[in-house]
Parts: sequence; structure tokens; C-alpha cells
Amino acid sequence: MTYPWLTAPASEVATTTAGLLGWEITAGGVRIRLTELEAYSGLGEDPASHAHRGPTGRNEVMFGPPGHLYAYFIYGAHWCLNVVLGEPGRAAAALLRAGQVIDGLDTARARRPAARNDADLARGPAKLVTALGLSGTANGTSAVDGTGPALLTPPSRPPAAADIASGPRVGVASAHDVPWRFWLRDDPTVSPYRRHTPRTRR
DNA sequence: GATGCGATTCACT
DNA sequence: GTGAATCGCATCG
Repeated sequence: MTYPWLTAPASEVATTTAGLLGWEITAGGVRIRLTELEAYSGLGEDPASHAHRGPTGRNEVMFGPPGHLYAYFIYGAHWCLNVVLGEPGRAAAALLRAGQVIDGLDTARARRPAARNDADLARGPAKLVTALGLSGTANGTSAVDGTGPALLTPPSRPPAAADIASGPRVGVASAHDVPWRFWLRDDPTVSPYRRHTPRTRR
């Protein structure tokens, strides 16, 4: 299976990321339509990216072939998922921030007992991963050839250009001026914007 | 080898 | 609105 965005260069990660809005990801019996994504680059280009300082054991997948999944563990409690973009050797990825559950609703509800309503099932990066039943075992697997636990598929109806909004990324400690967050305007499953909040105490 | 904090979420006030 | 939970990695010694 091949898609145009698989061959897009890493330098166009923002455009490529926006183009993934409305795509659907299926895993663990749940299908989710992506409504919110963020672009991340690497190697001196993007201080907010895990790949900014070069390859490490954790982020090496970002430097690998596009279409694979980069899963990382954050705050000692949550998994977040990226789709790797751009040519191998360059770090680029799209963070899956939120989506709308369109299939396997009962399964998703069972995995997300804290969700108050269906719009909250995947409204946030770690929530989305939980709803799909994924975790770190998905790291490094392909999301486009069916060999991994998750599969990305094209939108049944691509979103209109006028419905795509962009702005600063959520929760990042730097690069507040880079509008690399993309979401579908007025969609209830898009997570609320939050500035990075420095931790107090300990 | 030790320390500090992060691309977050949830429970509680 | 605020604070806790909790693991791995980057950084420093």
C-alpha cells in the first residue's frame, strides 16, 4: 500500500501533517477519524521535537522509514503515538492528538471508563492511544502495510480546506510561534488548547 | 550514578 | 483551577 504522503520530503512535514486530517486509524477493533494532529521535525529545526538533539534509543524510529509508528511514554503514565513522515535519515512525524471514534464504540467506551461522553473517548493524545488499545508495543511497526497492530486508511470524505484550522502546538515548552497544530474547525472531539504549564513543587 | 522534568490525564476542591 | 501519579531519557558530576 502506498500513499502520496509517504514520499513527501521531511521539509514539508507541516503540509503533510495537515493532509492527514480526516484519515482513519484502526486498531484493536476500534476505528478513529483523525481530527487533530501536530507536526514535529528534528535536528536543530524544531526545539520542541524529541528528535531535536539527534537519534537516541527512544526516538530512533522517527529517523526511520515513513508510515511507521513512533510511540513514546510520557509522565510515567501515558503513551502517545506519532506517524513517521519524510525520507529515512531525517526526523519528522505527526502526533495523533485527537479523533472521533466511528467504529467499535462499545470497545472504546470499555477502554476509557473515565470518558464522560463519546466526544471525550479520544480527545487527547494518550486518550486516543488508550481507546485504540495500543501501547509501546506498537513502536516501530508499520501503519500502512497491515503488518502492525494499527492501520491508517484514507478518508471516506476528505475534509474541506476551509474546515482546517492551525495554531501553536499544545503543551510544548518552546517554539510557541510555530503554527504546527492542525485540527478540524468546530469538531467536538478536538482537545482544548493548553499552554505548556511548568511544574511546581516536589 | 544521581537528578530533574516532560508532546498528559484524572480526581478533587 | 490545582495537584498527584510515575517511567525513561537527557544532562551533569
